[in-house]
Amino acid sequence: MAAMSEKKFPEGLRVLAVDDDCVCLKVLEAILRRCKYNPTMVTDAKTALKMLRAGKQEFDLVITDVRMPDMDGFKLLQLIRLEMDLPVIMLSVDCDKKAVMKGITHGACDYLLKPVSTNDIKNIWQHVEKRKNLEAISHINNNNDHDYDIDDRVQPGTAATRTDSENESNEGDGSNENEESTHISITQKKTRVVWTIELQNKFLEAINKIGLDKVVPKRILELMNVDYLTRESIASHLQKYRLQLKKVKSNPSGEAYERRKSSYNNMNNQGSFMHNHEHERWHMSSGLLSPNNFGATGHLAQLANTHRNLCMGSLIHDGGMLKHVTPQLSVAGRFPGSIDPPANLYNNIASDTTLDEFASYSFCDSYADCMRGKLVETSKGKFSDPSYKSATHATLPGVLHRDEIQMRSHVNIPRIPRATPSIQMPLQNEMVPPKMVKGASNSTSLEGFSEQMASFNIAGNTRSVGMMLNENSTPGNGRISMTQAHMVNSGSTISAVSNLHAENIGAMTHRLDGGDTVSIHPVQEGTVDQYLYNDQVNEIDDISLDDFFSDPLNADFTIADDVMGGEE
DNA sequence: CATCCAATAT
DNA sequence: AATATTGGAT
Repeated sequence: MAAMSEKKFPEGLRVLAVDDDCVCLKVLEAILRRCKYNPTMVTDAKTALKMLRAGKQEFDLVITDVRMPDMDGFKLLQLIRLEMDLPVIMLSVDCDKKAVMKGITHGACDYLLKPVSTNDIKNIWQHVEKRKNLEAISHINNNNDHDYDIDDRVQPGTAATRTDSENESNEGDGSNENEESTHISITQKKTRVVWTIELQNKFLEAINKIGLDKVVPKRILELMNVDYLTRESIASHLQKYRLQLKKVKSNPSGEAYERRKSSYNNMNNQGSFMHNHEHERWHMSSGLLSPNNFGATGHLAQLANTHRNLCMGSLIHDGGMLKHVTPQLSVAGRFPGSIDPPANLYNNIASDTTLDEFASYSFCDSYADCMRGKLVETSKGKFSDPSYKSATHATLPGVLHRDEIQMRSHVNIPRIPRATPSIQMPLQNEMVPPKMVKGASNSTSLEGFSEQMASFNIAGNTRSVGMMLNENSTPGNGRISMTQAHMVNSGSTISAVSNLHAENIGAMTHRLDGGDTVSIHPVQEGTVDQYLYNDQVNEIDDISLDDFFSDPLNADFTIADDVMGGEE
């Protein structure tokens, strides 16, 4: 054991020690030096803070006494946590539970009791290492690049493990009976496995190879060959996967909102382009074309065997178009993957991609989505007002109100070309979602969107093809903003269904991550159940994007006669 | 508060 | 290994 630590011991770690008691400080310094650290001693917190802020000397670790005049250890800890990323160890004679708890809650990585022993100090380097490793882990979870020294990774719990037998600090201290150790370690939480796109793909691949009937966690683990995964985490994931399968199978054509709600699709799932036991009927993820549908290249993933899964967003809202208001859509969608989709994916779509590679099962149930997409499509890079970029919040001082943003976006809002006069889609209230601003919060908020639509006649003769495109993504916590997931309505509106009877149908609003808030809004008269007509809608066949982009209006959609009623 | 989801318990 | 429950999180 000693040999092990010897080998790994990082000599000369720069330690800043703070204590108003000079004697204690001297002792501490001696111990630190003996343990081959590189200590700097300071007698008050303010000076310490100054030094840290000045940044002339860099430190790896801070040890601070708790009780100090002027500024105490907790305050110092708080400020350090706030301003810099340094492990802080608290030092105190106070073994009171409250005090220790305070240390913990304030984010100390260790709480040592005075008098400190060599043994306590000997091991404090672990906190520096631990931090490094945590960074590495999160990096791994968020990165495609696996070139790390993963062997070095601290397994949960190990870092803080310490046996009582090696605790020398109790020597000659009989009064210490209530403490097993003067060393109270604050263990790091176990890092959760993030099922990234890559992981999920590997997972599905493994299932494919083994076969759904024979698959067991252990085998998956072997096949996946990802060192930091455990059999347990795979088992857990498999459990979820199976549950999901069950759901889908029991209700293969089930209410779309039910399916939409299902999180498995919504997960990092690349279901859309892997095999998919779950899509016996649908052939591809019935889930969102969430930004999750990026392949490893960051492009839209290639869908395997997907036919007829194009969904016409615009179909959903027949006459009596809802005035669709989605206030405070604060969480737009998840992008749990590690990959940053290309900033401008729109330009990266291979021209030979066929349209139905864009699953557009959801998102398009709001006509506004289509419109927004259209806007984005046409307005890319055309915002000339710089203030626009930083404006996300109406209430931020000095920032434009969102209405102003709308006014100032120098975009000509395109009209949807229409074939029949019965269709009217004014876009008065449509707006391009404000760009998100990097903030303290890790979720992107998108302030009150208001969408106002006009009605249009579903039995009309226009066409619409929607697809989802992505602009960019938010690395980090895995949420994306509305800005990034747009329904792009590239032209016209197809009314594949004629003579629909509008009946007690609701329209849906939902969080883009398919989260918890799917709801059915009662709508005035005259809406159509999209899902009733899914199959018909889905009869639309492949459309080459070449055609589409070159001449969206006249792109040729092949639609089964029975659907179109012979009328194309 | 409901729901999700990986971890953990059974 | 399969399934149920928990606990942290949104």
